[in-house]
Amino acid sequence: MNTELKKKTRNSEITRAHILETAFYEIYRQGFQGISIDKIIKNTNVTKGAFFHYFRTKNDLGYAIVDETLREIIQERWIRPLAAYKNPLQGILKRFKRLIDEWADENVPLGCPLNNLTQEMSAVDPIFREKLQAVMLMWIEETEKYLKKAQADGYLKQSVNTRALAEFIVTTQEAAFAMTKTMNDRRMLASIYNSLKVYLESKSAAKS
Amino acid sequence: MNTELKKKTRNSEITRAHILETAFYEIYRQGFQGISIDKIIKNTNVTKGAFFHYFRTKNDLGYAIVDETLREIIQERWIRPLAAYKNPLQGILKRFKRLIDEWADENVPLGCPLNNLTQEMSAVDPIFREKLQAVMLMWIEETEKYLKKAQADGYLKQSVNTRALAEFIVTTQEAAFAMTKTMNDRRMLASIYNSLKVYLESKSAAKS
DNA sequence: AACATTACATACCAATTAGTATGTTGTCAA
DNA sequence: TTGACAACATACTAATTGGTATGTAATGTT
Repeated sequence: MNTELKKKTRNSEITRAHILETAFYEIYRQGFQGISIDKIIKNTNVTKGAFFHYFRTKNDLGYAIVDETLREIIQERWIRPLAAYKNPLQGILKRFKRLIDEWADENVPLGCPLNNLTQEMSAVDPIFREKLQAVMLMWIEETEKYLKKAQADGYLKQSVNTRALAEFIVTTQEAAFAMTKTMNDRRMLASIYNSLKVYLESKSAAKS
Repeated sequence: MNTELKKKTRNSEITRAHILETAFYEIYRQGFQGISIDKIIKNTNVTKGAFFHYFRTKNDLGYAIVDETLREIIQERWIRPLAAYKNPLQGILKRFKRLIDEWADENVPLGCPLNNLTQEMSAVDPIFREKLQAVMLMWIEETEKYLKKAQADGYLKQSVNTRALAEFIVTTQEAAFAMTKTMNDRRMLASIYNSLKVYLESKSAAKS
């Protein structure tokens, strides 16, 4: 009892989450192959013994970040907010726009963490590939669900292949951040957003 | 004289080019931070002394690959072929299609070398950033030149912002290979190509 | 209160890393 | 032909790497 208030000097959940969070930011900035366990434990104020108590290898840490951190980020940023919109097409565009507006200047040269890790690691390690692919697949499939809903509710032309459109939308969103990172210029975000908007409007049904 | 036929045991141009080529493929497969100089010289059959005779540091090797290898690849694959087409919009689509058709299966999980290196290194090292950005800028600007030509010749609607369209085209092309790599499925290429085709056709002027 | 177990801590290690120091040997111009 | 320099070759090094061996102390359970 009293699991919430008692101040423990040890708490496995918190320690593990703390390592994951720190490692996530390090990897986001330097890449997975660019960071070392020594750096992570230094920034976490956790000893090597503790680190290897939670993660058997450096790769295992990476896998956990994909399965937990990255998956959650995609869900939170791109999927769950769509539920609030009556017109999913509008929802997709509005959410994209908001993410752009709220994208911190310091993140402009850093890009999308999922894309970064994917481009770096999926060709290097098959387990990374599989896990990163699974996250991306989820993103596409969840997007398609909303496109189908849009079609059912008369917001999207019946002729549209929802899978292909979902792939194109997710690709464009990912690409927007990638190109913004490359050019180090946040105007790329607005430019690509507008192009996607025009494209989606050409696919939307007359209703509203 | 007789600089072509004499078989020299030493040839600085060839040796340097050989190192660059080998390193390019290693980096394409493992990433820049994932390779070591020892690996490169092993696969090149060049000694460490020779390597450091040509490149002062590992980073300098990377810079040379961006400035020379990657720049040339973009020129050869995406820019120069466009000169052969009367209608640049058609040229862009046809070239894209051909690259897709000829994209080797083994390259599907590897993606675009420019994008790989950019996503990995531009946040890590400012000189990488600057050089990679310059290559991408060239790609966009050269593409825009052809869009302007298309506009002048009546193939592209006058209302179109050529810079924004060039950015969108290059972004989509890069993104197509990135997503194909992520999903490890070459059908992504065709899917995204078709979306781009539809989009470009909506921007093309009536003339043919 | 005793105990087993989990959650850490410390010290170490072999391998790999980028880079250097110090050579030797082709090549070419004078 | 010789000398100067470029084009390599070999052996080394200090730092860093991921990971282990072996501890100790906090915690929940009986």
